[in-house]
Order: sequence, then structure tokens, then C-alpha cells
Amino acid sequence: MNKKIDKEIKDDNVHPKFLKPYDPLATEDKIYKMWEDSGYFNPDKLPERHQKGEPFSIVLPPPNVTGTLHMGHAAMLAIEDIMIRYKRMKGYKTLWLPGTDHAAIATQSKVEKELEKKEKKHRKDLGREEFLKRVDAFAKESHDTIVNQIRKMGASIDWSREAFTLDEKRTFAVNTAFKKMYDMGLIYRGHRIVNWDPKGQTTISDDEIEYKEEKAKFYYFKYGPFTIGTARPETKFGDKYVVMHPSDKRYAEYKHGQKIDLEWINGPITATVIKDESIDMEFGTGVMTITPWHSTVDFEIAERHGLDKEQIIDFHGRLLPIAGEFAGLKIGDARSKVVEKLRVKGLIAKEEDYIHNIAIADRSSGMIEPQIMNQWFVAVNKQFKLEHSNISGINSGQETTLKEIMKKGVEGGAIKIIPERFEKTYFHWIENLHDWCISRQIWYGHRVPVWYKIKDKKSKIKDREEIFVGDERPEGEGWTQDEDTLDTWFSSGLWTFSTLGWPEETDDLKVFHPTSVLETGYDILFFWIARMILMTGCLLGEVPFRTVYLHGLVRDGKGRKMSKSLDNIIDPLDMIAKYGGDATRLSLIIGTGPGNDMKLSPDKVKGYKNFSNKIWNIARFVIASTDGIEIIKGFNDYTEIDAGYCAERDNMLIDITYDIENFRYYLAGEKLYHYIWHKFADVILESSKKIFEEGNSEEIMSRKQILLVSLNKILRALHPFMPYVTEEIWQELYKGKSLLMVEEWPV
RNA sequence: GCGCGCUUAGCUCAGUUGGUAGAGCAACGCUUUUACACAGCGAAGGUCGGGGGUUCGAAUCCCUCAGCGCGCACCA
Repeated sequence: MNKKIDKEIKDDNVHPKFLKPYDPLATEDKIYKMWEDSGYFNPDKLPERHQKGEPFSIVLPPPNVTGTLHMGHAAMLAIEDIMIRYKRMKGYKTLWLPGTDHAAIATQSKVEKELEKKEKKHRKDLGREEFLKRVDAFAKESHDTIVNQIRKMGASIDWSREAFTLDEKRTFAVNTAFKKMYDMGLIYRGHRIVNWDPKGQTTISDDEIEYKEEKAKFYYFKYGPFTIGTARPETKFGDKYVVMHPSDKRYAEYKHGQKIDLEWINGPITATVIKDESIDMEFGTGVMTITPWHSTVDFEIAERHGLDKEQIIDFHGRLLPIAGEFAGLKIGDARSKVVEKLRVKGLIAKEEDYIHNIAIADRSSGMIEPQIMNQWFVAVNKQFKLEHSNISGINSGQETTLKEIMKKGVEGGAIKIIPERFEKTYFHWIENLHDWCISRQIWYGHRVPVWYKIKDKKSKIKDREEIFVGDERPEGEGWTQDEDTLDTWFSSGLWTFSTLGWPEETDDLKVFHPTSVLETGYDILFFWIARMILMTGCLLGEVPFRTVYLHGLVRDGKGRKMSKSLDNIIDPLDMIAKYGGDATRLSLIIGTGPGNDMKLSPDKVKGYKNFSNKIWNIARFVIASTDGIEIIKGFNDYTEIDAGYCAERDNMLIDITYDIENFRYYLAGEKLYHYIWHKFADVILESSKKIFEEGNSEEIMSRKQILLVSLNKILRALHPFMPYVTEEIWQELYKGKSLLMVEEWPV
């Protein structure tokens, strides 16, 4: 009998392509093209039942145009495609909108490195215009690679709406947002302490810093009657304030504002005593001197007491003339020399080993040097009137702050974060949030939409400049645009609505915003998610999305972040070529819950390739042993004989539907896998062989029915997870009908 | 310092509201005119990190300790 089946398949030529084993390579590209040509990725082209359905929208977290996609991106695509395909089958009007991110600093530094390596040139050798041409060319190339990779993953994404953070429409949205927020008083320019990256020659935000532990010496210097502790002797030249806690009894005899003459690095100075409660009495000697120009904490103390601030280190990390004989030295070289001089002068009390964190720019790996600079900021604590609000807890026309908007969006339940524990992390981050520095001294990105005109060269600095903020250069002579560009996250913050046409009031915006789900890695919760909530709340008075689903990071065998490891990288394209897109997808879904990291090995992907083949052979068996496909029309497989199997199957389908509704894709995937292989194939198919040999006609008929109906339902349920193989079988089974286009969710 | 997570078979991890421990991979034995060897059948492998508590019953809830990892803050 079995031998006969196999023979039939081959000999009859009924299913000429339906041979063993399943070959993903020969199948997937062809199927993707068919899907794409069908137009069904575009919500406007979906059939009637979807047009009446509820909208369901996801914007793709735009990959950086810095190169290629890694396994983390592949996981993101797999999860989002499952969401979209499931909702589409359920009859929703589904939109999944793709795009890419110009990723200002990341992309620019990549091109700079290449320029340095290949042509031994700095970007300044090319000039702004020529350099930007190079970056654009690189970005274009990356873009094309990325788009190809997204297709390979089987993403049912609407290419007709593709966006780029730096394209014309998005640039207009950025400029409009900037102007609105400037007019609302939420964007301001001012001299504030910022994170300066001397290597990248730009400011960066707090979130772009990484901290690394470093062993260092901690020195105690004699500073007049005090002993002060410091890890940075080379910044101490200008220190003329000595700070202690007001209730520190050890220093009760010294009064706030008291002047003390003392001998310091380059000779005698007059120090002023400052009492400030921020001082930790337990740390060191409980006394310190401050360097307000190069330390955030010191800057804040200086602000509180109206103290002088002086720059010690220049923007290339070298000491300024205030350092006297040390002027011009790099800070790294200066330290030991300054210590040596203090030693000679007998001003060192003691030194000890200590471990501290040094701040590193995560893109350039330059050591951050705080500097006071004139930059553009977003004010997060400033009160302003939110004209229109859909955010629970904030009424239209109410006074609020951006911080409050970020808080209320999640607190009030308008946004649900999965897994929930990240809500705590999110609130904690908001508590510590400072004004956001948005200007960058790099070339690639959105140029700050501000023009300056010098009114009167002789007048005081304050009103010397006339400022114009807007999308285009103002009328008249003498205007020059700000040289700086905007933080890349400023444009990403608009992503859910800039992609839908904002600031125009488009239909897309009305139908699809707020978006349904934002699915991304937990590592950009602050960078991106928080900023989207901020920008959307401020500009639209609503939340950008209803649910945030955070996936874990994909790590290599050694537990390193796949996006950062240099060797041992698993390339999604390699996996797809070897094991197929379906297998690659499933390996990134099963075995990992939201927010948990996963270690991925090629063996796991291989395992799911075997599963694709299993499904393929299940289908071959069912087709060959049921005399064709007509039998399926209009019958119910709940016969008395096999009702138990049917109920079990349908309960499983209800179960996984519940899992999917609750974002437990890993469970749904595993349950399907388990049912298909170990129940449907191992038990039902195996027992069918016997029934077909020995059973009576009623038993045989019942069994044929259950096989066909089960296969039909299983393929539909599995389709969001493994779209290619299920589609290929479906088309064989139902002669050219498409699973993507016509089929509904099975329960 | 504040917060979060993890610890279950050799490896990677599931285990949704507490009811006698599961999967994949690897390894072992048998099976090759079988829908599928990218397979089937079978066997093996775990005091669920330690300790304590709640409960008729705990991998699951509570407390505590330890190891590992992560985030934030910050160390003058």
C-alpha cells in the first residue's frame, strides 16, 4: 500500500513538483514574488472583509543603513510577520510599514572609517557636500541589502509605503516637529553641560554612553587646611571652590563663602568654601574641589551657588593655558606629570587603588569629556499647555511636562509593555531623565532647521543674532543655517506618524494611528520607545502604540550580543540558504519568551528544517492516501469514529489562538510543532496505515476526512509561523489557491 | 548604591492561574523495498542553585543565602 502511494505520486505526475525532500531554496523566492505581486501586503488592496475589519498596524523598527541585518533583526521580522499574518487571517485591515533609519552617527562613522582606511582621508578633506554624497551612496547600498534580507525572511510587509528617516517627507516632518516644539518653548538653545566626544568630535546623549570599569589611582591632595580626594588630578588647575556638607561637624569651623589662601599646583590661589548638601560625607574625606566645566555634578553645584565656571580642557582633549606649564598636553599624559609636581611640592597626602567607571561613546569609543557648550535641547521638565490630549490622566488644554506625558502614557494603561517588568525599568529611567541634547556636530543627518542673521556686530552678544526657525531658509540676505545636525533619535521619535504622512492629515494617519503594536528589542526601550512616547504625546496628544512587545537579544554561542560580536556571527542569509526561511523563523520564535535573551546555534535551525520536511511529507501522505482533494468540500470531520482526534485537534487550535492573542508565540509555535509531529504524524498518520489496510469502508472514509480536514486546519494555523512551506503545500492541495490571499484562521 | 532577570537532562531552553518533571539538539540500541533516514521505535539521562516557610500537595507562591548576567545612577 505505502509503496503504491509513493509510486502513484511519481508515476501519475499528479503533483510533479511535489517530490521529496522539501526544497526551500527552490520554493521561497518564487512564493514571495507571488505574494508581493498579489498586492495583499497593501491594506488598501485587501478584499472586502478586511476593509470592514478593524485596523491593525505595525511600523517596522527601521534598521540602520550601516550594513546588513543580523539575527536580532531576523527575530524581529519573524515575530512581526506572525502578528501581521495572524491578524490578516482574522480579517483585520492590516498594515505593516517598512523603512530604514539613516542612523546619523553610526553611519557617518562607518563611512569615515572606510575613508580613513582606503584613502587615508578625513571627512574634512572632502568637504561637507562631497562627504555626504559618499554617505548617501553607502546608505543606498546598505538599504538595498537590507530590503533583500527582509524579503528573504518572508515578511508580508507593504513595500508601497516604504519610508526612510532622511527622505523628503520625513525631513519635512522633522522640521515641522522642531518648529512646533520650539514655538511651544520645549526646544531651546543654551550653554549647558553636555557629553562631548573628543574622538567623534560631537556631543552625544546620555544614552549613547557606555561605562567601562577601569583601575585607577585615587589621590588625596593637601588643599590648604583640607585634604581632597580626586581621580582626576589633571583637571584641578582651576579649582577654587572647596565644597563640603553643611552638617559635617569636622568642617564646622569653616563658613560658607569663607576665603582661604593656599598653595596649589601652579602657585598660590584663593579658595572659597561652599556648603552643599549633595556632598557624600562618607566618601573620601567628605571634602572636594569642583571643576564645573567638566563634570555634571560639579556643574550643578556651581549653578546652585552661582559660581564661576572655567574651561580647562579643549575640545580635542588637551589642556588649555590655564594649566600653565602643562598647557597643550593630552589629559592622559598630563595626569602623571601633575601628580609628580604635586608630589615634589609635598601636597600629596596619600594615594590608593580604586576602580571607577569611565564614560565611553558607544559609537566612536572615545572617552567622554563633559563640556559646557551652546547646544539645542528638549526641555523635559518644562510646563506647557497640551492643547489636545487623548492620553489618560492628561486633559486637553492642561499644563503638563514631557516627562509627565511619558509617565502617564504607560501608567494610565494606554500603553501596555510586554513583558510587564520593563514598565518598572521604564519609570525608573524617566525619574532620572535630564534635558535631551539634540544637536550633533556631525554632517550626516537632518540639519538643524534654524537660521541666524547677525543684526548688529557691535551690540552685545545677547541680541546680536536674529533667529529664524522653520522648514526653509527665510527671505532676505545674510541668513546662515545652523551647522549642526539633529540626534538621529529625534527623527526616529516621529516614526509611527511621520511614516503615515504627518504633518498632513492623511487617511493613513486617521486609520492606522495610534499603531497597534511596537515590537522591538528591549535594548532600545529608552533610546527609542520612550522618545516616541514623548514626541507623539507632545505633537499629536496621543500615544504612538497600544502594546510594546520587547523581544530578547539574540546572542552567539558565547553569549555575546549578535549585533556586536565580530566572529561567530550567524548570518540570517546563510541560515536561510542552508535551512530555509521557515526554519530560520521558527528557530527564532520557539524556546524564547519576550524579553529573554536567546543563544542561537545553527543546530537549532537545522532541527526546524527537518520539521519543514516533516510537514511536507505529511502532506504527501495525506494527498496520496485520500484519492484527491474533492472530498474536503462541505463536510464535517466530527464523525463518531474519530471525534476524539478532532476534538483534541480543535482544542489545540483554540489553545494556541489564546496564546497568540496573549503574545505567547513561543508557546503557540511549540504546541503546533508538537501536535503536528508527535500527534498527527506519529499517532494519527501511523494508525491510518492500518485502517486503510484493514478497516471497513466507513472507518476508511472517516479517516480520510479527518486527515484532510486536519491538514487543512494545521496548514492555516501554521502559516503565520512557516509561511513558505504551508503556502507551497496549499497551492498543490488546492490547485493554485493562495493561503495568504483567501484563507481565514482555522478557529 | 537602586532596580531587574537567570539558575530545570551533557548543551540550548519550555513549563501560562501550585496537582507525580517536558521539548529540541547531542549521545546510545534497534529498524532501511517505510509519507518522511531531514525518519520510526525503544531505552537512558533531573534530590528543578542551597536552606527555610505557606499548603493535603511547590520547579511554580513567600522569606533567605549563593553564583551568573543586565539596566540605571554614581564614586568628587
